Amino acid sequence: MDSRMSTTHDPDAAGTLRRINEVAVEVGLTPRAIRYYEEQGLLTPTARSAGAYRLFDDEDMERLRTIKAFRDDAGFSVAEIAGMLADRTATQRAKVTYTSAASEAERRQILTDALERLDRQLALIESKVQRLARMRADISERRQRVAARLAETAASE
Amino acid sequence: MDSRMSTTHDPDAAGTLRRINEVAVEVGLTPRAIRYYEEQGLLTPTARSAGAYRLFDDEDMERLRTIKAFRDDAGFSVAEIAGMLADRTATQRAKVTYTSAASEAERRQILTDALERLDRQLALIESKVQRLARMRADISERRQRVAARLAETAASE
DNA sequence: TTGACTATTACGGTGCGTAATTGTTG
DNA sequence: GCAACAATTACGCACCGTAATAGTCA
Repeated sequence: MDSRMSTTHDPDAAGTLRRINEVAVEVGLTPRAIRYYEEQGLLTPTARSAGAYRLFDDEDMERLRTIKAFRDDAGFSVAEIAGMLADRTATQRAKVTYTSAASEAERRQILTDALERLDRQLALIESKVQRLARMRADISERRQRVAARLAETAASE
Repeated sequence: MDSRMSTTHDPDAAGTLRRINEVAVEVGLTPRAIRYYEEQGLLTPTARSAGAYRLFDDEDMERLRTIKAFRDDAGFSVAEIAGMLADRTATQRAKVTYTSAASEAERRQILTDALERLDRQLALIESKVQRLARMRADISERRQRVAARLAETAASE
């Protein structure tokens, strides 16, 4: 059915393999952070060169961008991000094993769990957006008051 | 010179003076965090009891709520928050010294600087809201796809 | 071969959590 | 005088930054 399912993970057909510094610059993380995330099990670089250089493919980059978003934007801890990514990995597995011997009930369970977690993630992000919007309003109000006082002071000169 | 002119800072007339645990519960921080913020110069509790218990007034509580918002919602570091609060303190001082001998030019400078910093804060928060909204959209899209796959799987049973 | 890049190891700093100990308050 | 709370001190953990040292790649 879906023929181009896991082409990006084929060691031969993998598009471009990048080294850690190039990846870091492009994604907006430091090499140190990337190594740390690997150490914590958040990702496993696609390959290593003969001299043990880490090599990343496009899928790895996407994963790193996701990690960065969860960290910088949502402010989640590495442990929490690990949970999110494990989730993603699980649904991915459900997709990959679509034609395998995995039971249908099992796949449904995986997808149902994923749905629940995505809903919880959405709820968390939603409340964060709300609080940030509130902060923005508060600061904006403060700005208005300061501006007013400045206008007053400037006028009375 | 630096007299405590604000009414809420008058040791006698200060509304209710609370102890650290009550403050922590009400604001949503831990006593440990509050002590740490004091150690870092983010606030100075209004008073101490005879036995050296920290005592907080309403102004302190507001300051702590601001700290929490900057920390949890905006994700700023303690050093950055210190800058924001110093800013706030400066404009406050400009207000307090409104009738003092401080030169008009000086007050205008303080207010102008505050305005600039508030604008920078707003820009930071704005971009954060944008990125979070983008994340929400991405996850929502993922959710849609998973739901679709689930419906398919359930139907083909 | 050389210069730029990388791996590994390890120590440092922030932002607290978590006792442990001792003193304070009602 | 007792239970509940607080102060101080100190060690520990997460999340990396920053060398330092040694090996790799074009």
